[in-house]
Amino acid sequence: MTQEQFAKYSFLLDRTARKVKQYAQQQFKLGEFDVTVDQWLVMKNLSENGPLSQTELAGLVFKDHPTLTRIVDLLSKKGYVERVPHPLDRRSFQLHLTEEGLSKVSALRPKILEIREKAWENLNEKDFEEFKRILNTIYQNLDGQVLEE
Amino acid sequence: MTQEQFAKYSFLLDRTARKVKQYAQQQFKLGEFDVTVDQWLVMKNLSENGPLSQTELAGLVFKDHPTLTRIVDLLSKKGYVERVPHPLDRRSFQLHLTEEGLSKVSALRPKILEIREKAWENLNEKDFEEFKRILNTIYQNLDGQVLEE
DNA sequence: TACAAATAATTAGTGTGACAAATATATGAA
DNA sequence: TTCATATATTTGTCACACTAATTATTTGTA
Repeated sequence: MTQEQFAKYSFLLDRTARKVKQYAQQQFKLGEFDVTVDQWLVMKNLSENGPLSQTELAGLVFKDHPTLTRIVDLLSKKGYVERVPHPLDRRSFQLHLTEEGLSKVSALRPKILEIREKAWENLNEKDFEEFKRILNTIYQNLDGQVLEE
Repeated sequence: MTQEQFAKYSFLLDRTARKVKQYAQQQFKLGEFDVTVDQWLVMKNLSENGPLSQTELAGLVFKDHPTLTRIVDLLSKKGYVERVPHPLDRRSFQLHLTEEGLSKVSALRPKILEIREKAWENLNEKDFEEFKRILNTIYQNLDGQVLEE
């Protein structure tokens, strides 16, 4: 394995990740979902684990704080998410989905699961395991931290 | 394999790709390379395949035209790349590295190859093959086009 | 108690990614 | 030759990523 190869794999990884996101975003647009792929990720996590502070949520979706602030701003403008002052810590908010946000999640979830499926055609169970293992190895090589299942 | 799993893999792919880019960018900054990861990709391709039109270069680095225009703008401001009018087609440019750009590439290439290596520790030859195959399968699933080796 | 250090969130600035539309030029068919 | 169509590049807009700096508040320690 030459060093040149490593650079090629980095390129391939980047290109594929962008393709997956781009495809999903196109389908989101076709379906008039009214949210972006990243906004969806935030709403989905809130629906499953909320209410959460922004710091907690940023950790879950692996986004930095400025990015999350802006995503929450957008979702808040759209009326899907609300910032509620934390009762004990005035620096912090509890984020939760509004009624509208909840019904949005219910409506979109099955459609999005279906969209996500497309990328993984022509791959089998063993491929997924390998893929997950390799991705996690790469992540840990650069992060030094342990990942949960 | 449940649909939920596909969504998780999509997330994992995105997160890992961002980590790889983030790590490289941090090292670029530490080393005061004076270019971003994407700018480097453009310069590297120009040094290996140039001179090229923007359309040709965009295809090689898998970026859309507006993005490439802006990257070339920045590299041009930094004095690493020059737009030379195409002798036969006045719509088009031939891009080439300047003297400064060439020496930049020579200076950075070995350092960057070393940085790129880090992500792939703890993986073996067979892993790379699998990884490449799976990434290409995903790409083709969403693109419908055939990829070259 | 007082005050330095830590934490939660935001703002600002730059770069990149996607998409649509605009501009300039080239090409091919009537 | 002319004109519709295609091609190369740019511009504009919105969203996301990363860094650094800022604001407001809390916590730990002298």
